[in-house]
Amino acid sequence: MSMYEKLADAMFPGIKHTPEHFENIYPPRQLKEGARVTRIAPSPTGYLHLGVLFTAMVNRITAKSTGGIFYFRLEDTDKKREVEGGAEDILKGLNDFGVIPDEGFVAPGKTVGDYGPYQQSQRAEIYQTYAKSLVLQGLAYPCFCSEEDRQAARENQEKLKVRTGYYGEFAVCRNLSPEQAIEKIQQGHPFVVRLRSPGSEENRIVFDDVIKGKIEMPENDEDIVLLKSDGIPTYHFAHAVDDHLMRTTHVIRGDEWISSVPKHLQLFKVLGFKPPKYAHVSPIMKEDEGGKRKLSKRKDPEAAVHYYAEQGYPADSVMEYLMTIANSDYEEWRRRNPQAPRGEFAFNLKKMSVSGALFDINKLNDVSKTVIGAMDAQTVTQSVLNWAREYDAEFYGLLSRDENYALGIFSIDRGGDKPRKDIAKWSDAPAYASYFFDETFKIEDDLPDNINPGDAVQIIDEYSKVYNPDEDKQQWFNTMKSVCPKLGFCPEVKEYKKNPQGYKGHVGDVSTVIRLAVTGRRNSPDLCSIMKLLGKERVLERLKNYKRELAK
RNA sequence: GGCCCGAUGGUCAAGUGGUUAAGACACCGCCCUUUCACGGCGGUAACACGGGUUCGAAUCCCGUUCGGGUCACCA
Repeated sequence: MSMYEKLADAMFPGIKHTPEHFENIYPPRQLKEGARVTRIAPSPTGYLHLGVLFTAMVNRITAKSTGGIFYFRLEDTDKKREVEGGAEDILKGLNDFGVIPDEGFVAPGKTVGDYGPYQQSQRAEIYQTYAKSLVLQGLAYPCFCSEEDRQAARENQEKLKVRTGYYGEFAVCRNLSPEQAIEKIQQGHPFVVRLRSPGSEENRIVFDDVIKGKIEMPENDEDIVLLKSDGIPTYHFAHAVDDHLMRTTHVIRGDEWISSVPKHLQLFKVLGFKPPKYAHVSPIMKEDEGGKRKLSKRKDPEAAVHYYAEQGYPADSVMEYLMTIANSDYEEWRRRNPQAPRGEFAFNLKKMSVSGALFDINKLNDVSKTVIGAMDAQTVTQSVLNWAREYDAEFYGLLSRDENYALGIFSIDRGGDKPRKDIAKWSDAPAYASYFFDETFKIEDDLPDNINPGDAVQIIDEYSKVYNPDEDKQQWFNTMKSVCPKLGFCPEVKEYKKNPQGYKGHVGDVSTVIRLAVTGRRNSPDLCSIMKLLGKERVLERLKNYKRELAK
């Protein structure tokens, strides 16, 4: 038995398999030519972040548009940072936005696929098997340095003004003989497993990032940690082993990983794996005191996807917005194909932006208004109801009192070819609909300057006499016009404009007074519909009350 | 500080040696219109700076500045 074999046995007493065993269990996928296998691999350290949703969406559409597989893997190797229920939150979040994996964890409590386990904490044996094979080849070794040792080395390197890190002459444990190492292990010293890096800083490596293009960097020469002292892998090692065994073709991830690509490529090489294609996605940024920075979980409420649910942005709106960030020609395509499912868009990784986009709430609002504008009244009503039940108890109480009435509110001016676009999110609804409920109705606007209170009182008096709630829209408007002449207002706007001196105002001013009395605002959707919905009693009551107020 | 990436209107962005430098959001004006919204038309507004290369540079090269990322037994 060679010394390396003895060392490997001492380091991994429980490992019986060889890498071939796992190669056989997880054979290459039988997919058609060009099909891409992608994944989202979050760690359960908190709620779903907008950036993770974005990356997941890009991964999914990349896989789906090529007839490939998009899977979900849980990177739960850091128990210190792990958050209770974090994995379920992330999965639920992805599901809410329709970014549903084909494989791995597809929903809370549901796993599918033949390449599992899809949870790194359950793959210890696999990682250790590969680590062991590296030790056997002399490509990895145990390191017994304590935190203090490394801290001291670091300070020394800083004093020497050389690069910090565990490499070359500073990689002290790399020079331990197998005998020495075995002895330490037998004495019970804890150790990590490090790569014996075959690289040199002198060498340059070049790789072609699908999004960023050609990138050139120094080769990795650090003896990076493969397995932590608890036998659990670091991100780097787990990435290499998992993405190989799960047969990932395209690793699409945040661009904070770019600087570790030399480590990853080296790992794939020493392990004898074919490396995947890399695509590094720029982060979504946030304006901050004139500069920009990555959207931050801590500082920015809009970083957490539950923010959008609370605000009442439809999931579809968020996805549409994210698509416009992902591929800028998406908007044009969407305008030409208003009904088409997103998956039909010819998404292209190469068209993604190289630098990070600033999160633009204006744009989200605009996109969302269009999304909501295309919904029918039932959908809007149900969505508002669902939102309010969760986030606005008072409004929910009013709205749910009579669901037909609620449907009436959101039916006004909806469904035609000129959709209203004044709601960007469900939380806009309470203010939008406030005057439909006596509890929240109030006079919000003043009379326009060109109408004096005396005239307004007369308008109300005259209109109250002829008001008929059964009239259709055309009749209603004719009635409105009919009160104009005797009050000195012009029934036709065009005529008024020809001779503004001849009148106190036009029919628009007359209806503004009625509108103010009935809705409390100078602006509203179709008044005739509003009055019908409110009903005769309430309209007359409001006319009377407003008149009394004007008299003051 | 080392290494890497980037820089076109307020924002997102087309653009790859010759363009009147697209388009979208936001903003402003006009039209349509009983108000608003919708829609239509128009407008303000940009190639970070300095050197090259070239007949010609937003585009290629170098430098500067500024921004971002990364340098863990975190991912």
